[in-house]
Amino acid sequence: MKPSIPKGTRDFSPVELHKRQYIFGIIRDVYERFGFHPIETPVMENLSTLTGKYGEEGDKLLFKVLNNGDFLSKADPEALAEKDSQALAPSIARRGLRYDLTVPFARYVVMHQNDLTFPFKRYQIQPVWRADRPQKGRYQEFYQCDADAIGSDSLMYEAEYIQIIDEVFSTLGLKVEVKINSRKILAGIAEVSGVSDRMMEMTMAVDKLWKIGWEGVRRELLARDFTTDQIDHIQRYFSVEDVQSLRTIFADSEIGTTGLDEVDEIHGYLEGYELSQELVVDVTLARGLNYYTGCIFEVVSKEVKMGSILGGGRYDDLTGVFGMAGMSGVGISFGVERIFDILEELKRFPDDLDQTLDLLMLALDPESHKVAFKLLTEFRDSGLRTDLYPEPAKMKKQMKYANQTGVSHTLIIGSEEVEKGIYTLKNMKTGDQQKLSAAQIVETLQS
RNA sequence: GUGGUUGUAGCUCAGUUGGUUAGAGCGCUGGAUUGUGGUUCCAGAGGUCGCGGGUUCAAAUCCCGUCUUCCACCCCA
Repeated sequence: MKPSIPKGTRDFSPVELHKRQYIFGIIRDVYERFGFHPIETPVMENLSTLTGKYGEEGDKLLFKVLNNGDFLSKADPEALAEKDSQALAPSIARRGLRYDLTVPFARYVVMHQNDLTFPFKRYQIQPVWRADRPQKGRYQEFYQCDADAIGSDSLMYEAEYIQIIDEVFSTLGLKVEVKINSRKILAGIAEVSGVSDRMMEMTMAVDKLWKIGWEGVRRELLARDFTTDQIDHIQRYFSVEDVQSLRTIFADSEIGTTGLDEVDEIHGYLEGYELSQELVVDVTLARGLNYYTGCIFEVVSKEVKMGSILGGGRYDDLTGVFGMAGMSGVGISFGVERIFDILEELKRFPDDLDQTLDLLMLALDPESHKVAFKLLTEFRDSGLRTDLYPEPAKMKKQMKYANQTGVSHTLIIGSEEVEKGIYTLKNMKTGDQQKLSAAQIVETLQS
């Protein structure tokens, strides 16, 4: 049979994985420096944990895991007879693959509430699965790098996330725009436009503004039966030059005013802190996930045209559905797959990422190979990343291997070298060679 | 989920109105060079033309189905 992998999934070669780990490493380091602790959760969750958390669209994109054993005999007979797949699913699949890391985290917090000390800051870097139709930069299996802080409603955390975002992208050498907004400001606009009860629909339409313009947004709102009067209000309020001019508009909107106050407070925390990236308040930023209730974040590249490369926000009651009320949390998630593509396109990966070996030893005859194998241990023990070609092959072949695996130095060991205990160290970049003892080699390569 | 697009050697791609033994470049293996890689020259290996079916004397080429790729929606990272 011909080997293949499921659509929307990928193999990662050493070259790709070194690059991915470079990104993960930077994010992990920053998370840990900001006091986040790692956790992992299972690939599978109970389907009941996942369904209903991502909206109707999200439910369709959940991967379901077929029950084991004689699952058909326990299937819902009515749904089976009607061939109603949607209705049949719960009775034949009680588990599903996680769709994101936030909902499993909420489940984790509720399950382990007695062992946790709040506020609890955790980070989690694991793959998630979505039965989406794949495209470039869009897969059925992809990684998320989440950090969430739960159990405090302090806006200090929001400010902290902005610092985290700033540090990660600056370390990666990328220019980005950090957009923030508040669901409360959106609620305020909905209120003063007389569409309080339809805020979700309004924000979903406005979220597309950058793509389809006001003409498109108006068309979409009209299609959703908003009145032209309401639409005029919405357009006017979302078009304000400065967020602060919403203050007067929000005179009678408590929630809108709160939103503005919160954004001000976040800026207050950041006063005197030098950000390397651009931070803007964008009132048209909405974000799809409907569990967000407060501040929301999004990051886009200023150099490459692509969708958002980070998302996040505050949710007041994520754990409520699992029976634990009053837990406010705030979190972000880096879109590593897209960040990878951007770094690749801009050629911003450091060029020594695949140099994971300091020294490759080349032996020229069986006797030298034995000596080399002993030396190998010595070099490894002294902390050098060292390897030995597994057989005393032709030097040309071994050199070629060294060249292709991207090792920085080779060590030539033949009868001459063994006799004197002085080996030939070759710098593969410059081609320079020098004769050194084992101790000198360690010293040279460690500097 | 809707509409479209793609698939030929390890990789990037040619392949005429359907016509004999399916090609190139790069890469790979070996040699020129028995202790020196990234340059050059020579030789060689490598293909069920995504998969299944159909039309035809004849299919990489036309038709249908299916899988996959990418694109626009939907939604999203």
